[in-house]
Amino acid sequence: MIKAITGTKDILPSDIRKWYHLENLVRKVFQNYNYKEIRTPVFEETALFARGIGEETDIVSKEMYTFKDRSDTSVTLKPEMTAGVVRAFIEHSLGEKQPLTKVFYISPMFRQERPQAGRLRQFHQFGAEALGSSSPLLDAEMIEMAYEILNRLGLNDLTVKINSLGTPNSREVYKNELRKYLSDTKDKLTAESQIRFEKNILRIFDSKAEQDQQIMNKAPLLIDYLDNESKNDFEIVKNYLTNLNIPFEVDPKLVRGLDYYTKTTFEIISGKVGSQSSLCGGGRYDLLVEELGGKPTHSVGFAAGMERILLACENEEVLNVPEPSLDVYLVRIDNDLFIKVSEISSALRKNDLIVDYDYLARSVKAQMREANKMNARFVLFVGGDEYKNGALILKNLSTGEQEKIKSEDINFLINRIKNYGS
RNA sequence: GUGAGUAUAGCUCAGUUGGUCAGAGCACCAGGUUGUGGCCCUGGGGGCCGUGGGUUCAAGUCCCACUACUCACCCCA
Repeated sequence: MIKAITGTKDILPSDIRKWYHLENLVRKVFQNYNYKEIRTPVFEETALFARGIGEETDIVSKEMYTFKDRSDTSVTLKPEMTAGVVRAFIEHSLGEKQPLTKVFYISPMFRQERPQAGRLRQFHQFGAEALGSSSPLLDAEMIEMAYEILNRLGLNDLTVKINSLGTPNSREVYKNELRKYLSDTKDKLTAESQIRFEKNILRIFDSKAEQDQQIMNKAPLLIDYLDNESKNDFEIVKNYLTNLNIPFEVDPKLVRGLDYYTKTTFEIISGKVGSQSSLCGGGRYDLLVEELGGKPTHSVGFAAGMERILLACENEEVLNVPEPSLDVYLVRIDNDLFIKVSEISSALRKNDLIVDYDYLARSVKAQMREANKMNARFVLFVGGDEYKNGALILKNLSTGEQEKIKSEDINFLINRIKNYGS
């Protein structure tokens, strides 16, 4: 038997309502903030991600689905959305058409990691990007939108963590301080952290290893080395959040794993999804557009993991999306009336009713069971003596009441079904 | 890439120290008088017990390998 690729999941009809619910909410909230949807290809030239995300990052160095296409071009399934959005932004000169570009997306992403709870190889993210402004109001707006969506889903066990990585200049100053601090104790770090010491020293803060944490607990913090501009912006973000009653924690050790972040970074954690607890993350990336060949463009954005969010909803038992019920189930009493049944169904369906019937020539009893199982509001009997006398029987399944309706009077039938109880 | 756990019907699981062990519940299908559901009753279909080796007179039941899944590390959404 051929099975789905490791780390991929089928979203079955029984689960699809949850996805609709989440996607609809996402579109609605983003539209409230006047973000327009953007859709970029699922694959791009490999170089885009290598340059955009950073060669040394784990994503680029060991997690991408990269392959040569038939014309020998190296392409990669997108592991995140920002690089693609920035590419499209530059390619279509969106920045020339208006000073600020606000876009959102909902899309599958691909990373070849070992699957576990809340982590898949094909997974889905929604997110937003605002390109063209350094205003910290937009940083805060990102957090607000993410929080709003999670909140409207009914999630409670949430923690918003924010930090500032400062401008590149202030970060360099700080990195030197950190190197000084670690110069003596470096040997006591785990092997992995010693590699990070060379490649991306800030990431040592991410380590969960006891020995690393002990050392890093006393390390100087980036937040104490911020330049005035970063410090001011960070204050504005905090004030904005406080003013809107969005609870947050400043986490000076919050370091994002993608190279392009500057200044504000944030993450929203759920306490209900196991070890992959980060539902969404993002931050400012003021240098990325220029890095990818565009004009210098201050930008900020975030991405959220949809599987993780749905997992959190399940574990908090907050997402109850009812299956839509059938308006009418047609029960065929005489088996030679298939054509008639399909004709009536067609007329009802054209009038925006949800209609189904039995295709398997089953007994009336079986058809009734089916109607009941599908939670149909009405059953319409087609056949028998009544039909010979020009009538159909409409039965209300919750009350059991039945009434005769003239076969010709389809409009009356439609009105009865649509207006019942109103 | 590393570690641990699991692998029996569509689903959730029982299967005792290896010897009627191929089962239950749910789901599915059909009946319960000739044209009407939800409850109930009766019956039925469906599994080479993840795959491949091995030990044994005998293996879902023990051993090994492989594969898949799950969780964790790692990483991140």
